[in-house]
Amino acid sequence: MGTGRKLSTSGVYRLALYNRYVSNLDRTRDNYVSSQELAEATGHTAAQVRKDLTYYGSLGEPGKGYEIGKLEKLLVRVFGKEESRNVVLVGVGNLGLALISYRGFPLQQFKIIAAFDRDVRKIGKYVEDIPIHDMQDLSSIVTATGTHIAIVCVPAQSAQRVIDDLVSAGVRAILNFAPAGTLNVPEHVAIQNMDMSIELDRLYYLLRDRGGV
Amino acid sequence: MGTGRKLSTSGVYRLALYNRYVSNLDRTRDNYVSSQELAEATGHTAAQVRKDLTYYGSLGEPGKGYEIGKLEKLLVRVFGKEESRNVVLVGVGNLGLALISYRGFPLQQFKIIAAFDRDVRKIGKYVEDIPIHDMQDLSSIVTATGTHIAIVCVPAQSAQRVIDDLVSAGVRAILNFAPAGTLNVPEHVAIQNMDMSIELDRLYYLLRDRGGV
DNA sequence: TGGTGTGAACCGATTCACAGCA
DNA sequence: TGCTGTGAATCGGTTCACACCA
Repeated sequence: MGTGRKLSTSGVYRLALYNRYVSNLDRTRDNYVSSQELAEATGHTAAQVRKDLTYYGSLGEPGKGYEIGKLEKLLVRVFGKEESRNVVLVGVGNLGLALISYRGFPLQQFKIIAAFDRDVRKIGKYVEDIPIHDMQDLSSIVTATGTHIAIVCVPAQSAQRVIDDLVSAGVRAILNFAPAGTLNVPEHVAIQNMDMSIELDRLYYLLRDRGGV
Repeated sequence: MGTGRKLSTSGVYRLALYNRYVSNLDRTRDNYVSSQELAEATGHTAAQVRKDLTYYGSLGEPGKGYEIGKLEKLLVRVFGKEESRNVVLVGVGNLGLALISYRGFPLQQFKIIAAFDRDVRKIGKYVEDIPIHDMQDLSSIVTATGTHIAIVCVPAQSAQRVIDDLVSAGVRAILNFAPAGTLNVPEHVAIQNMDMSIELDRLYYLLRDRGGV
């Protein structure tokens, strides 16, 4: 899959953005999108969009643009929307609860199939049809369901332990919400931190940098 | 402040990471940290750490490293921990509620001082001592409290409107949780998206890229 | 004419390698 | 000896500019 070249991190990010834009497109309109339109919609340049899209071979038509149907097909191939993508969530606190009922997921075709917690008062309960299991059962459930993606929203001090458990259970991609500095994962596991404190720090820095508080 | 040069986005990010590491450091230990130690703790290289730290003048001591006290002081200067940094939050749904009670904030010295929603059943209530106001009062409260940072967790379709309101109320930094493609803000306003769907897409991409689902 | 695909030029960030100081 | 500070080299991503095609 792909042309052999490697797509950069930011390239994947932009592709995901194009993906969202294209799938929200009004299908009663013209059948083509131009790199120009995609660029404006996602805040990049037209040249950038074209470069990104040619990583997967050239499907644009000179003078017309990209046929929406084809483009959608390409992006589905890249991001695999066709099958359902199972996710487990660890840590059913306030944040975990909020994520389980987050509107964004169903639309984007990810599916939280199970949640885990250590708190015996939560274990056995259901949240929006999602069962809360004992951490003990993590490995067996992950294996049985063939899940490879996990969302972690436990306190910082438990994060590394939970992540180790996930990794040994076979999870290979982790979306981490614990504000825990750097977490160790083996080479073959991908981790992405969603760290609000750090992002606020960055924003605050920009605020000052751009003139006064 | 600073040496005149401009620090890159990723530079600010790393600095925020050093900041967290240093402030969690056990103070009963040695009084110095080396670039090596900071590098290992945050997942970068020693040379990178040194480059970053010299953006703000050289305070390292050859043969010893960086004196922790001085380093802390520098980072406080950069990220302004000393004063309290007010934040308003818009959209008191599940996610908004979770963020209000999120453990990370108090530790990091950010303070949510007010929340806003359109739902009349929520307006007037309190969550963890934070009052929920009518959106109508956004501008006056933001102005009165001198707030410059906002967290947005409303549905995607309301996001642009809310952001416009925030901007005209005087907010200049926005942490956005709405999965809303590209949002328009004027030049002088900083925005940072926290988009779980997009991040999951990226992770899923990596998963496939690194060999099979 | 309008819009793609792409090599070449550019630019900025990271890494290297080493001089210099405690 | 150990570790910083930093110019120089390198690397990779973005932008430019234009040939080419519908």
